[in-house]
Amino acid sequence: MPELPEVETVRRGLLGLIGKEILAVELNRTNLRFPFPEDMDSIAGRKILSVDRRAKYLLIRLENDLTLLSHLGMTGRFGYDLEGKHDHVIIDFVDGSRLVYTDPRRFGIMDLIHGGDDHKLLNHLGPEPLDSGWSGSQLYQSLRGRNVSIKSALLDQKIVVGIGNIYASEILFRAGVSPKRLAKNVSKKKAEEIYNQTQIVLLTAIEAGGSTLRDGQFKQIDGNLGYFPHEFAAYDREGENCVSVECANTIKRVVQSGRSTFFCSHCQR
DNA sequence: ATGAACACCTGACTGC
DNA sequence: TGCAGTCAGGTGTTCA
Ligand SMILES: [Zn+2]
Repeated sequence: MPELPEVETVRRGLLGLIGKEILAVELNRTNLRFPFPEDMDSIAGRKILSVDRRAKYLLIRLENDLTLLSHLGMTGRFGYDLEGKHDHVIIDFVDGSRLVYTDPRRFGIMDLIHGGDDHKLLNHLGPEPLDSGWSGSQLYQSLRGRNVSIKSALLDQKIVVGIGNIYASEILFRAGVSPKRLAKNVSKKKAEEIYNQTQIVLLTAIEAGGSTLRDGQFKQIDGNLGYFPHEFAAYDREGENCVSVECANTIKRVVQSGRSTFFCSHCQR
């Protein structure tokens, strides 16, 4: 679930841990999606200096050039309280507080980076959608010649990072572009509109604290929910009325590359 | 090189 | 109640 707005929301929550010194780390199993690093214990004795985000990855900066890299997968979350059998990592702080990583499906990742940001998983990522370096014309260039649907292209983290299955549907609805349109057939003008709506959707979702779906899996660090689902125009609205006042259609669901896409065939061309 | 399918794993929900 | 089938925020790997 965690797409850019959710990960960014978690990042902002983790900023409250800056200055805390790690006492110990408890691993309740040997791996998540990949094995934990052998030297995970080496985070003990270090203070948290800052918390950054790259794509859907969290980068927890520790003293002496060590970075704790974390990806939440589909169901990963950080919290202060023990939740139960899916608590896989517990970080205890010297001040007596703790941080718990819970992840039922275990698609998450935790690893250490020594020195800079040189990590296999970070090295081939595309541009950040909210950075000034990205633009509608750059998106247009990335889409040229691509024989995939625009929906699949927005999910491709080499084209742009951070957009996942929820926000891809929301962005395309607001941009008025059919998710089935081939990327190579998106006009310059429409690419600009997709860029504009990407900014609006992601920033609005961050302000809302992300999206907590009906299963309630995603929570902010402090346990609060993410309220962006109130703004959903397309995602998970199959059969419901299109939000456009001039439109009598209902939202349809199709499967693209194995993933659900929600859209209005009248409003999106 | 590109794009689709598969794999990883648990839990919630639906229909019989 | 139980059981089989479907679906879920992601992404590295495999296959055509
Ligand atoms: Zn419509």
